[in-house]
Amino acid sequence: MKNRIRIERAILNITQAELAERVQVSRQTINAIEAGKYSPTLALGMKIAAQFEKTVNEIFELEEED
Amino acid sequence: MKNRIRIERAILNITQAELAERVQVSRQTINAIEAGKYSPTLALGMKIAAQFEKTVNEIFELEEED
DNA sequence: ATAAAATGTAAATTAAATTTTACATTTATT
DNA sequence: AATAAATGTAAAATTTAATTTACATTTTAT
Repeated sequence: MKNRIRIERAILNITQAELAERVQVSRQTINAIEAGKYSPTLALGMKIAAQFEKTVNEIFELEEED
Repeated sequence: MKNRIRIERAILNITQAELAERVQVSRQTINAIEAGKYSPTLALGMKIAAQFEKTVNEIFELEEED
């Protein structure tokens, strides 16, 4: 699962910790998702996309292994 | 988490079992997600939306409790 | 160059998604 | 009306997401 979280965070100029707080998860969870370590739940993915005022499909992209 | 899976299945005229097979999960998983019992992983949500040739945000909608 | 902030990571635990098996109920077909 | 197909559901087991704590490394600010 590829994603544009790092880029969108840079645009908003917020840290992983700040994003984590906004979507109510731990900083490590944001770090892991941003690094593509696993697929978040759909609810979390939608909340993250909403923070960036983008759709899920604009932020996340499926890969073969998913 | 609300969703339009039932409607989109009707449009495609496919069963829960058929959808399950297409996205490689069990029929019970599709049944539970369609009934809104829990939030699927983002990867699964994206695969389901892709089957209907729609974006995730067109198929799923966040609710307060999510 | 130093200190502070941010990010990366890892192990152990908890919470939640998904599978499997199995059966009951509802809906469609003949 | 009878049969088959589809859907609903439930418990137990497994897998995966997410938390917590803790520390190491990298980046940014002074």
